[in-house]
Amino acid sequence: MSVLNSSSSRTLAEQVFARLQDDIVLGVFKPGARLGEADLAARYGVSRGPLREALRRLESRKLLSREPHVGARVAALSQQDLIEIYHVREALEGMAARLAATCMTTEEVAALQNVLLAHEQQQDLQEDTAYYQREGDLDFHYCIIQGSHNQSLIDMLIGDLYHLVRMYRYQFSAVGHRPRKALAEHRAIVEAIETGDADLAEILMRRHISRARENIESAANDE
Amino acid sequence: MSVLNSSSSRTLAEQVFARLQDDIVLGVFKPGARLGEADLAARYGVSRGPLREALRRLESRKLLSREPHVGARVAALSQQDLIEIYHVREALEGMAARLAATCMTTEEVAALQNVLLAHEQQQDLQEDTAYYQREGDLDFHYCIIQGSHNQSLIDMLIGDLYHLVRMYRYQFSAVGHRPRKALAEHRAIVEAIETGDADLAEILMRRHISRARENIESAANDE
DNA sequence: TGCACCCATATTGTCTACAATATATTGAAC
DNA sequence: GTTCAATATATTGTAGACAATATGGGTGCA
Repeated sequence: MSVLNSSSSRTLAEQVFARLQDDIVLGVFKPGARLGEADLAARYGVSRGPLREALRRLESRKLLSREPHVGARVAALSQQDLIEIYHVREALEGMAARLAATCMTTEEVAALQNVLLAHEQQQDLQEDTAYYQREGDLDFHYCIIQGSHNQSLIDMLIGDLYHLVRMYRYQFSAVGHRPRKALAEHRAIVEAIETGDADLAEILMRRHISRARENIESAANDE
Repeated sequence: MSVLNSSSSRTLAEQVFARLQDDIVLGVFKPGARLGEADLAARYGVSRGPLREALRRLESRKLLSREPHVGARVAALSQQDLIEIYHVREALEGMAARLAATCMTTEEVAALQNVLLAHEQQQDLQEDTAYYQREGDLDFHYCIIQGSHNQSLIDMLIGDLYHLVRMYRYQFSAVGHRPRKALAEHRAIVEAIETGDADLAEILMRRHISRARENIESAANDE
């Protein structure tokens, strides 16, 4: 599992936050579904206090929306919302690749290459494709983001956007319609990073994400 | 006032959130200062419930940090933190300028030009420089961000980073050490946007913010 | 004198109860 | 039969009390 999820956190609020986030991302609660505080509190065996804290945190991550005196609903992402997010990702991950090309340690570069290698082998085997395209692709981006060594950037991408993208992938069962091309782009990005070519790394990462966005846009136009 | 601050929001939590945010940004509470829940609750005349909700929201905005069973402290930004934030701003506002060049309405462009005009006149008068350089510069960026018509981008920049930058400016009494150059850069950006030149708008905005960051970096090296 | 451990205190985390608001239902009037 | 309004219900917002944990001071020992 690439995402940490220590089930016995220090406070109840944190545990409920982690569990509810998983339930939302994995689709246990459908998009737009109403999230009553009493029901959720009973479900997770806690009082409404910690639960409300979890709701507030998930709201700031855009995984759900709340309205005063009305309640919370699971976020229902439209294609348009997703396109907006990909514009943000293009900007932020482009910068992450730029910084990674300069700041990444040799150990981090090695780890990144291992991720890429595992992904390529998986590609050959062609089995369990859905899972690995889902999480494997995210692991690749995860490594580069961490490699930026910029905590604000890391928090924004991994703390917020990452989970939104995960939720989308599960909700729409989208696994990327161009796995082979994406993999080639990944390799080119890694090469630019290990060369230390910051400009190229940024350009390639932006192009990579931009193409994924165009993919979504064309899919939206089909309907 | 460029920032909305409806003092009579619907819930107490929102009111406390707005008031506490102002107190932190404006420096009523010093960086690193401890924020006891009981004290704050008494100060704002509410119970600990709404107060904790406000604390949680401010934590997600990075205006304060919390530790379980220990409490909350006002965020103490280091120069390094600020440099990181400027890298994020460079990426996001560059993208905002790109999108604004394509999406901005004629009304929005006119409003942007008015902001610039007011700023230039203010520059000539040379009075109350601190205030206008603080808020005026932010208004300029504010307009362009809004002009991107990308809600995710707007939320990230205005909802989160905007307030961090404001806090920094008040805490360090920093007003930009190159007002005349910055103004020229602003004009060039506006011209690119009204021309609809997305590539140029992004490049100029990134360069503009990058220079501000270099300013900070050199200031950090002086000490 | 310095360090380690223990206990007292204060603060945060959590729970329960109550108040305020929005929604759903029911009834009456047109 | 439809629409509007008033009321009833359910849900969220808020407050206060209790439990759990961290910090600071004091004491005992090396």
